[in-house]
Amino acid sequence: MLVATLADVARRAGVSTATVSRIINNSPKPVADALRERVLAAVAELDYVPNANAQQLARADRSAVGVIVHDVSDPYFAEITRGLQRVATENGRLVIICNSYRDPERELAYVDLLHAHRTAAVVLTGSGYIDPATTARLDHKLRLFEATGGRVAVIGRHEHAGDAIVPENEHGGWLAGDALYRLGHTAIGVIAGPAHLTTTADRLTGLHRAAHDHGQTLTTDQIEYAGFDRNGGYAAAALLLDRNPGLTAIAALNDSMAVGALALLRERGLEVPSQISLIGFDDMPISVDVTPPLSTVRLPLEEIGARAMSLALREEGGDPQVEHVAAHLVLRGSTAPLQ
Amino acid sequence: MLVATLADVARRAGVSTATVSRIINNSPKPVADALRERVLAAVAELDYVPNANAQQLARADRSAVGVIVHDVSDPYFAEITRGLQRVATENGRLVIICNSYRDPERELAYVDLLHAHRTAAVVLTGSGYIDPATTARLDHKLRLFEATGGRVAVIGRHEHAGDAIVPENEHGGWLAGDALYRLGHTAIGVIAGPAHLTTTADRLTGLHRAAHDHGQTLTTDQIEYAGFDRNGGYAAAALLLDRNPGLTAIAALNDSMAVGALALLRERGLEVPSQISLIGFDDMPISVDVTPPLSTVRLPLEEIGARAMSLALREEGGDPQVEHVAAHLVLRGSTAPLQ
DNA sequence: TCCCCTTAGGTAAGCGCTTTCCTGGCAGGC
DNA sequence: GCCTGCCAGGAAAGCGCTTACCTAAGGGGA
Repeated sequence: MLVATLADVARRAGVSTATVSRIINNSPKPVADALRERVLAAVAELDYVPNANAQQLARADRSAVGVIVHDVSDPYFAEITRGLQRVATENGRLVIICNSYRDPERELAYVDLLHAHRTAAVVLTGSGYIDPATTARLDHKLRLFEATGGRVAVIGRHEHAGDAIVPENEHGGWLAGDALYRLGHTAIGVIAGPAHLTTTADRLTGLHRAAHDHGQTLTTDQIEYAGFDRNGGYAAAALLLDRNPGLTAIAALNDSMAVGALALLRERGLEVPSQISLIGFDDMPISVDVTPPLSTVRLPLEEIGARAMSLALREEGGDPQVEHVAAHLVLRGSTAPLQ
Repeated sequence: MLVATLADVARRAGVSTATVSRIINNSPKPVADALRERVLAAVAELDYVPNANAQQLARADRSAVGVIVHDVSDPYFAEITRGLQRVATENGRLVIICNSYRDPERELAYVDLLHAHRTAAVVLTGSGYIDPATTARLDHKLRLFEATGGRVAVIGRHEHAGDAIVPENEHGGWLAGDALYRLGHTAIGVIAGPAHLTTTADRLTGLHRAAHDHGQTLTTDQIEYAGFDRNGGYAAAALLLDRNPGLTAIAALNDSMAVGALALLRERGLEVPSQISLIGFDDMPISVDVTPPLSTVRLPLEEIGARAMSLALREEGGDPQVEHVAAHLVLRGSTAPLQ
C-alpha cells in the first residue's frame, strides 16, 4: 500500500485539494459542514497523514527546534534537556536532539544539518571550545543560520554574540574555593574538566580568584585535568593524591567527577569529610544519594534549559539577550573544617 | 538576506540546476572538473545549504529515525538512548528524540509526527500500557507507518508484532526474588513501578514465581506501587515499612526507586544490609556509587539500545525479528543473609 | 567522409503540499 | 426583473529540489 496523498483524499471526497488542505489546517476560510464531514471521513478511511516535508516546503515556515548537546545521557545535559523539552512542548514544538559527544566536527555538521532542515532555532549547549579556528567556523555557520531566518540560543558559551544563557561558572568556582578556604583548607587539589573547554577555564578562574582572595595560590601540580565524568574524577583523584599526599580537600569541577573521586577516596581508606573534604559542582541529582552527600555549587539546570528554549522561541527581532543564571553554594556532608 | 537556493548557485556558476544538484550529491554522472570547481566555488560564496525538506520530498527517501522514550533524563532511558545514537551515528543517520513523559496520548501524537516527517524508522522504548484501547490505537498507527514503508522496532513492549528487543523482565524479577529467598528472607516488601505499565507487571510476575518456587506467596500488602523514580521509591518504602514493620528485605523494581528506598531506610536508622536487605533492578550507573552499593539485576541498557537501532536500520523485508536480552544477577553490598 | 554511438550537460516534469486568485451561483436592493 | 455584492469552492502557480529523458557535440570505424 502506497501512502495516501492529499490528492487521494480529495478524489475520494470529490472535492479539490485546496478544500482538503483548508479543512485539514483549520484555515479561516469557511467550508460547508457537509463537505467538511465528507473530507474528514475520507481522511479517516485512507489513514491519511500529511507529508510534513511537503508542508514545510510549501509553507516555508519553521517549526521544529534543534538542540545540540554533548551527551544526553550525561545527567548534566539530561537535566538541561528536560527543561528545553518542557518549554518546547508547551509551545507545541518538536525537538530534535543531537549528541555531539564533545566532537567539534560533529557539532559543526549538526549545525549544517539543522540548517538544512530549516529548523526554527538551534540551541547549543555545553561548553564551547577554546580553539579559535573551530570557534570561528561555528560562529560563521551560526550567523548564516540566523541570517536566513533561524534563531540561535547558546547555553554557557562565549563564542556567539546572540541570545545566551550564561551560568555563573566563574563565580561558582569562586564559591567552591572560598568555601574550602573558609573551612581552613589550604592543601587543596582540583579536579578539572577537559582543558579545551571554556567551562573548565571559567570555573578554574573562579577557583584561582578565591585562592588569591585568601592570600593563597593554586599551582599547576594541584590541578589535574580529566574527562567530565565519573571515571575521569576517579583517575584524577588518584593522580592528585599520589603527587600530593598531604591534600586535605578536593574540589571537583562537576559532580560526576566528584562521585568518582569519592569512590577512590573510599578505596584508599580516606574518610570524607573528617580526613579530606570534597566539593562538587552542578548539584546533579546523584549528589544527595552518595555517602556522605556531596557539598556542591548548585546550577539550576532544568531552569537553564527552560530559559534557553524561551529565548530560542521568542518572536523575531529584539536585541540579543543575555541572561545570567546564578550559582549557589550548597553545603552538605562532604566538607568539614580542617582538623 | 534570503537563503540561497539551488537556482541561485546555478545562476552564479552559469550552469543548470541539474548540474549543481549532481555535483552536490556526488551523483555517478560524470561532470567536467572545471564545471565542478566553478559550482563548488559558487556554493561556498553563497553559503548555500540545501533545503533538506525539498530534498526529501523530491527523493522520497527516508533517512532520519525517530526515537520515542519516556524521558531521556531518566538514567535508564539515557543509557538506552546512548546505544541507539551510537549505532545511528555509525550509519550516518540523524536521530530525532521524542519524550513522551509516559503520556500515552503524547506517544500516539509522536508516532503521527514521525510518520508525517517520513522518518525511516521509529523505535519505541519503555514499557507499554496495559490499557487495551491505547494499545490498539498505537498498534494501528504503527502498522500504518510500516505499511507506508517505515520500519518500527520496539524495546520491551508486547503490543507490536514486529521487530523487538525484549529484555527478560520476568526472569529478572525471578532472579531478584530468588536471591532474597535464598538468603533466608521471607518478610519481603516489593516496591513496584506504575501498575499500568507492562514492565511492572512482568517483573512482578517473576517475583511471584520466585516466591512460589520457594513455597512462599507475595500478598498485596507486601507490594507498593509507585512512580519509577527516586521519590517514588522513597515514598513507597515508607508506606511498606509502616504497614509491615517486620520486613527484612525490600525488592525495588528499578534502581532509582531502590536509591530512594535506601535514603528512607537511612533516615529511619535501618542499617543495610545488616538489618534489612535491598535489591534493585537495571544496574544503573548510580548503583555502584551509593553506600552500600546496590545489589541489582543487570540489564545491558546500552547494548539494548544499540541492538534496537540495528533492527530498525536493517534493510527492507525480512521477517519480524525478536531478540531476547538476558538479565543477570549482580550481588553487591546491599543484600545479606537473614540474621 | 559519413554515420552512429558515446557522453556532458540541459530541459522539464514531478514530489505533496499551500495559497492566491478566479469563477459561478445566490441573495438582496432598487 | 436586473444588477451588485458576497461567498463557497476550484484552478493553478509555486516551494526547492531530483532525475528521466533529450540534445548537441565529438570521436571512431567503415
